[in-house]
Formats: sequence, structure tokens, C-alpha cells
Amino acid sequence: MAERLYREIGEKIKLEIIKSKLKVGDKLPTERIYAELFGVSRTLVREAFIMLEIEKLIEVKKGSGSYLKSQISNQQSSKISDVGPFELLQARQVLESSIAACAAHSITKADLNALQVTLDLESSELNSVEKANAADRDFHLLIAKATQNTLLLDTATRLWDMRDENSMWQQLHERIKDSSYHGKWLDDHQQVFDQLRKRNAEGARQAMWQHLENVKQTLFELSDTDAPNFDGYLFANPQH
Amino acid sequence: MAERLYREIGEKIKLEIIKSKLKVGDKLPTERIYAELFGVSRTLVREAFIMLEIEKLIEVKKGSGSYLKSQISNQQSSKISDVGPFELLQARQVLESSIAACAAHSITKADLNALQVTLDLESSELNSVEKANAADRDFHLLIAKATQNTLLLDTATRLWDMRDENSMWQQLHERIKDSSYHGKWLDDHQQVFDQLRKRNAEGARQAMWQHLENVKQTLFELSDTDAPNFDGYLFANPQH
DNA sequence: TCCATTATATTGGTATGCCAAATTTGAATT
DNA sequence: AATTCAAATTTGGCATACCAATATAATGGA
Repeated sequence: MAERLYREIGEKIKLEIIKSKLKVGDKLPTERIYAELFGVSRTLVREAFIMLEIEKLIEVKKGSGSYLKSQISNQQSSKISDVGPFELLQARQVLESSIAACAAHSITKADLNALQVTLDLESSELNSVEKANAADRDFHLLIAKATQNTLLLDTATRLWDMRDENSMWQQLHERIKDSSYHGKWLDDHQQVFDQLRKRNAEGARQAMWQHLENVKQTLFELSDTDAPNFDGYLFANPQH
Repeated sequence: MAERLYREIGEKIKLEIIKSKLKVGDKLPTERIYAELFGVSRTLVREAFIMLEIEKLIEVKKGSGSYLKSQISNQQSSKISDVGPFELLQARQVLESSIAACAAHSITKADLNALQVTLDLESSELNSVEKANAADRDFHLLIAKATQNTLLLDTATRLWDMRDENSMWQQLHERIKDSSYHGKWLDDHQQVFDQLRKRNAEGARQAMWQHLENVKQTLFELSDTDAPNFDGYLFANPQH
């Protein structure tokens, strides 16, 4: 474990808030009260409050007190980051296919050149898993960047980074290393690129969708565990 | 202003990291060094470090030091929340239309019922702006929830909440109050609902796209300032 | 020379104490 | 009884001091 103490305190405070049924706008117990309650110094409670403040759950006002800013859900209480890899891929499929379609309208020659460079890098770095992975990330994020929309890039980045935080993905990633799937995905990337160069929005959407469909399929084959429930959407194509 | 000092220190540290060109994995200067550099106590630097840690930018290891966890972009450096309302709406249009299409596959009768209730609420609460606004939020987020995908709901929620943090939106919102646009948007919502009920994915996508197109159009009319650059995408329909 | 062991220094972790802003209280005044 | 204003209290802000874990340097034996 060896987790920093302020986090532990912070989680305890969240539970305390839930238990005492505080509503948005309500005043929280003071730092000193929590300190005594948990048997720690006020410094630690203060750090925990900062954590909650950064998470936008509370608002701290000097001389007045701290106030509940948004309702605490059980999800926020524990770790949200550990969603299944299939759920993550599905989200990426839905969102990134649209981002690719959007990018097809706004992509510039410079963007296309950058993508080309990344594609070349991917094909030349098939041996180094780390390099190939970085290039993979670049490819997807460059497309999001080509939309010229900060929030779309931000969304794509957030989803990608979640992948690396996901514990189950780590395990699956080990097996992907051994396989030769990066070669297959390279073809996928090439097709997405071709559609973008033609500025074909629907083609780009389709290609990106199919690419992530293939990734899901691969992951499915590699995982010996039972597949989580996809509600019949795993292999469904929204284009149909 | 009256912002809490640790935030200020945290931003300064981010700039300092960028200026010194630290890479992911590199070791940061110690808390004591920053404390002396900024002329504050180590406590404040420590609080700033906690802020960066919560933001997943750094990792703090007792007895060893703190390390850069992910590359700091200029966006994370300053306030990311203050993107233009049009950029935000464009992102919502791209993403939420796909989310609606996805939801059309997985939506349950219970979801549809909840949506119906929200629609009724919207039409009955046309006078109370606050209530109508809450219902509006519920409508959009219920659809995201109907995808059964945590991350899609999370994404939609994030985008919506950004709206309220956006300073320019606040001003525009004042004028929307006076207008009767909520009535028009109610029709849009009804159409989205109809497509979802028919489980028509492409219809839902189209309807949601058009709805947010209308919102953009309204905002465009209401804002007397020159429109930001949309790169010809503002009125483009990816379905074309 | 190399490796294991111990001592020292470095670095983050926690507690205590005092300061400043905000709030509350209550006495004085009308 | 209502209002005003100042003193006291409450509450978060910040700094200093010491503790504990880690890393590094020094030491000594093989």
C-alpha cells in the first residue's frame, strides 16, 4: 500500500459526508473537528481538504468554513479510473470515430505530414514496443489535434491516458507485446490516414471505428477470462 | 482575486517545470528548493505538490523525491476551463451526437421513461430558468447514461459542467433567459427522444447534431461579438 | 579490489503554534 | 425594541520544528 496519509483521510471524510447526509451548500465540520475525530493533526486534514477542493467537491473559505460544492457519489468515493479495458475501448470507439470524422474537415497539410511521419515511425519501430506504443498514441492524438478543438484533444488524451492507468490493461499489454498485432493495426492506421487525406469524413469515421473494433477483437481473443457484458454492442456498428 | 496561495504556487511550479524542460520521469527540485525560490514556507510548496499530485502530473515518494508523471501542456498550465462557448458546443456536438447513436442501441424502457419524465418537466418548467436548466442537463446526461458506459457518461458530464464554469457562457446565459429559446430546444429534445424510442441510431445522431447546431445558431445570434473561427465547420454536417 | 555494513545526509511526513479573516456575540445607543 | 459597533470567538492560512523513510557516502573486512 504505502499510500500517502492525506488520501486516506480524504476518503474517510468523503464517507463521513455521505454518512451525515450533507447536501450541496451545507457547511462541513471544521478541520479541527475532523483532526480530533481521526486522531491526526490539522495539517493532514487540511491536506485532505485541498484534495477534495481540487476534486471540486468542496469549497474552502477562510474564516468561515468549508462547504459541500457537489454531491459526492459512490463512484467519486472510490477510484473511477479502474473501468474495464473493453468499456474503455468502446468509449474510444464511439468518440474517436466521430473525432476522426470531424478532423477530416479541418485537417491541414501540416497535420497530414505529421501523421505520415508517425506512420513511418510505426512501421520502422515494430521491434521496440515502447516506441511503437508512443507512435500509436501520437497517431491518435494528432488526429484529435487536427480538429483544432481543444476539448476534443483533451477528451482523446484523457481516454488514452486512462489506458495506462488501468490495471487490467497492463496484464493484457504484456501478451500483446508477444503477438504481432501492431503490424495489423498499422494497416488500420494507414486506412484511416487515407480517408483523412481524401477528406472523407464518413470514410474516416468508418475506418477509425473498424480499427478500434479490431483492437477490441484482439483483446477479446487474448483475454481468457470471460468477456464482460457489452449489451450486444461490442460488435455492432452504428453505421449499419 | 483572493485565491488560495497554494494554487498560485502550484501554477508557478508548473511554469518552472516547463521552463526547465523536465521530461516524464525526471526528478523535480525538492520542496525546500521551491520554498526558498518562491520565498514561502515548505508547507505551501507541499500543498502545491499535493495539488499537482491530484492532477496526476507528479508522483511523490517519501525519502526519495518527486517525479514528473505526465508531460505538462500549456493547457493544463493555465485554466483549461476557459475555452470559448462555441468551441465547447462544437465538441459537444461531435461527441454527444455519437453518444446518442450509441445510446439508441442500449437504451432500456426504464431509461426512456426517465427521459419522458424529464421532457415533461422541461415543458412544465418553462418559467423557472433554473429548473429548466437542470432538466436540460438531466436530458443530456440521461442519454449518456443509457449507453451503459461509465466513460461516456463521464465525458458528457465533464463537458456539461465546463459550460457553467465558462465565463463567457455566463454572460450569454443571461440573454438566453430573456429569450424563449428553451421552447425551441424542447422540440429538438422531443425529436431526439423519438429517434431513441425507435432505436434508430442514425436518426438519434442526426437529431442530436441538429439540436446542438440550433443551440450554436442561437448563441451566434445572441452574441454581438464577432464569431471566433470555426474553420468552416460551424455549419457543416458530418453526415452530408 | 569488491562487497557488505554502517554512518551520514537528503527528502518527504507529521505535529504544534501563532496569524488573519470572518463570524458571532453582546453591550451601548437611539 | 431595533441598530450599531466593537470585542471575543471561530475558522482557515501559514510557518517552524522535529520525525521517518530513503538514498548516498564512508568504512571495514574478505
